Amino acid sequence: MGCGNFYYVEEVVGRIVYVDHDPEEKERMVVRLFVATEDGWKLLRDVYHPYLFADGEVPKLEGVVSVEEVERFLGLERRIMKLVRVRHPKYLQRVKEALEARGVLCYEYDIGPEVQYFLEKGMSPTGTYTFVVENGWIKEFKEAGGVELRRAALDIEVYAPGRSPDHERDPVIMVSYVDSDGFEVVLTTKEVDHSKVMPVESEGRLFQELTRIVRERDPDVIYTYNGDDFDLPYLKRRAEVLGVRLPWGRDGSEIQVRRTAMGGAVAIRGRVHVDVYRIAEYMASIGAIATYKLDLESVYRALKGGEKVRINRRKIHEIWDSGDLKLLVEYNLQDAKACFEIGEEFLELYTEIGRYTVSELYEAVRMSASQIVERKLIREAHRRNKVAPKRPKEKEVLRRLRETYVGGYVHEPEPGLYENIAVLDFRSLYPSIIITHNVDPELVNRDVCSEEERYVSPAGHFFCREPRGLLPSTLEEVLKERFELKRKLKGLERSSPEYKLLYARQQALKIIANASYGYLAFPRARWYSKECAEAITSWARDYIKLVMKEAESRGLRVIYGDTDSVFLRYERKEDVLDFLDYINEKLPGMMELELEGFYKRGIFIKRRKGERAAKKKYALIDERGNLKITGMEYVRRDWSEIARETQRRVLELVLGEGDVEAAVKYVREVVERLKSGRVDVDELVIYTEIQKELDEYEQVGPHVVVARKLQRAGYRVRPGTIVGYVVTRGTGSVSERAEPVELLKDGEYDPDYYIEKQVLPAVLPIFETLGYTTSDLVRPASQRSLFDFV
DNA sequence: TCTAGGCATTCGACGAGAATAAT
DNA sequence: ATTATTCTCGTCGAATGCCT
Repeated sequence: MGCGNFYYVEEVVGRIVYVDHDPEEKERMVVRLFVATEDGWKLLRDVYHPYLFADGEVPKLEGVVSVEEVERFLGLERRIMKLVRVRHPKYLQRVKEALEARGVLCYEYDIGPEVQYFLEKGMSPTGTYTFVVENGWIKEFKEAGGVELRRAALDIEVYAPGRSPDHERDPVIMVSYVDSDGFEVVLTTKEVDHSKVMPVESEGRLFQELTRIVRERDPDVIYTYNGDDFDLPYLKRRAEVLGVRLPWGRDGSEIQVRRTAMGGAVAIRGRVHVDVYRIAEYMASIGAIATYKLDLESVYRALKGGEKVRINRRKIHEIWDSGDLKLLVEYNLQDAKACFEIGEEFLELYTEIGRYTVSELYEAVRMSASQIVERKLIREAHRRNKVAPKRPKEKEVLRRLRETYVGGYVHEPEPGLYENIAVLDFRSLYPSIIITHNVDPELVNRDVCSEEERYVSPAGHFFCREPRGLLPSTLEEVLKERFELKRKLKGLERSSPEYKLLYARQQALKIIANASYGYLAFPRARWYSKECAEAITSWARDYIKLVMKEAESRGLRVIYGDTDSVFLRYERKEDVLDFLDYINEKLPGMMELELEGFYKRGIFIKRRKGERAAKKKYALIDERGNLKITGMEYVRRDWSEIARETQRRVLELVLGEGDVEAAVKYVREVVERLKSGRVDVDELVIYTEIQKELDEYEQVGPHVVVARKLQRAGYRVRPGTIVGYVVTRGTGSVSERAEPVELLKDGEYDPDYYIEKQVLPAVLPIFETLGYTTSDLVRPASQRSLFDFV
């Protein structure tokens, strides 16, 4: 160590955790990298000149440090542009405005100065590098590995009797903190006999102790569950009320409550705040977590299968006042641990998403699907000497919003029960079409080749075979890399670190590939093209119809199909496998049909109205007896548990045992149980999301009435809030009789509503599909019953 | 402000016509 | 007997949440 010297050069092996530019530096951009090291962390600095591209002459302007002539592609056009660099990011907007006022179009001024830094350095914002550092300034870097992040999770409890917590009056009574070194503590303002509890004499002390722990334990990553929207903003506001500070940042700064496009986000300088709820939300939306309830319990159960201590969140104040405090401590601690475990499940995935999309971990966990695709495309454009197109202006967004086009083809099934069903689907259908037909926003309908060298879509739009477009070439690399990774995974031990890394990597690539089609039709996209989206779906409809036609002509009856799948009735499995070989031989390029599975039996139910079968509603059972229910009430959260559970049981009996009698009997029992009033309200709650501001509703449905009641009672209801209600007895509309669970008095439900509008609508279409009529089921027991028919 | 379109379903809003009440 | 009000029924569209 050159401690005595003026200069000192060192090598730092560090994993990038947090990036910004020094807020103290007003006239130059000093990039700050907070990197985690083997035994702590370091702050590294680098001077950078952010840039924009100008398509024209550039006069002398304040803040500009250099103007360089460069060759770039704008779409297909080769252009000589000016690469304009500025001293500090604050000049980017000013220079852009000054130039555009002179009629010079500018590009890439809004992709973020830190993103530009990483793009130009070829560095990943989530990567690990060996940095050669001179007095804290980065001189060189090269790829490295092996640095573990220190992770922690925390969860708070607030005393808020019968209302949403109000930071002016409701104190924080408990906080759990756990970390990757096995440290666990529960801070609370009451004495509790529990090994992990550290009692503190006041709420103010609790905040100070928590701050001390964060600073001493010094985690790189802090997981919370909904910390963006609740825990951390609440801690901050509450700390202000109490007059204490929360200097959790590694530069001594307070936690930062930021406004973003998607509501609030909370940053802690030098660390990564990972709001695990955001991850859960995203993973649920792409089907990677099988739950629609996004509370910590449900997500934990769906992911880990484990149960935790359960208490009613609304009753926390009661337990605090006069209940089992040990239970509350255990609950709070388990929440923090569950949050930690869920976060751990996805940390590597987001590190990889960050790598592919030039995003820090903090950003990566908060990015929408469109942002993920766009960042990936910006990166690939940069690699190909292409300039990213501008973002659309508001007026253009509105115009795009009005453009519509036709989507996937859905084959109407014949209602009924089927045996021996094979489900086949296209592997990554839309991405495959993009690659196979060179579908690209910059190429669509561009006359740069002879007519013979074009792919013409059924919708009429065409794409030249050459040159390869940005989107198709990017996606081709993405899919090829993914297949390669999946191949490597087969030879690895599932529990090995390498397996986990490669698995996360292929998952990240899958997410990027799957989001690419939707991005094209997203009105705010830089690479927007409704024509491309339309061409893709038109090809997709042709391909799936071709598969159906070919299957039929080879004696495999088509039962159903949706967008990229076909359901075939088969006699022998080999026939299906032979068909797969045959069709894949015919399919061009990357297109490939795969076997999803064989099913023993399946039911396609009638619609509530009319004789025809519903689309997107069916149930299958495989050879091992696993029931797969799709689109039916069972999978919908806006149906009560009693209706959903009854439907599941009926399907199980019908498909699994083939026992319709037992199913009818079961429904009768449920109806009787409802009539007797013995049903627990938990089974009756209907959950509905409030999707807009309460005063914006044209139609005031039950969930809106319930939301208003909650609001009057002191609960916070915003777009995104999920309200739960029970329909009670009485007169008037359903809305008038709907009571929020929070305000419900015991036993006051309307059995008739639950029988006629919940349980029976969920099961009658099943029986009707099997040939029974409604009256067979609902007529009184004294008359002839369903059994007489069987 | 959260990639796309396709689909089933429920419930409230609303209007027409019937039933009932008021004059 | 006429008119005003309430009730009933059917249609339509808003709203939600699913599927791929």
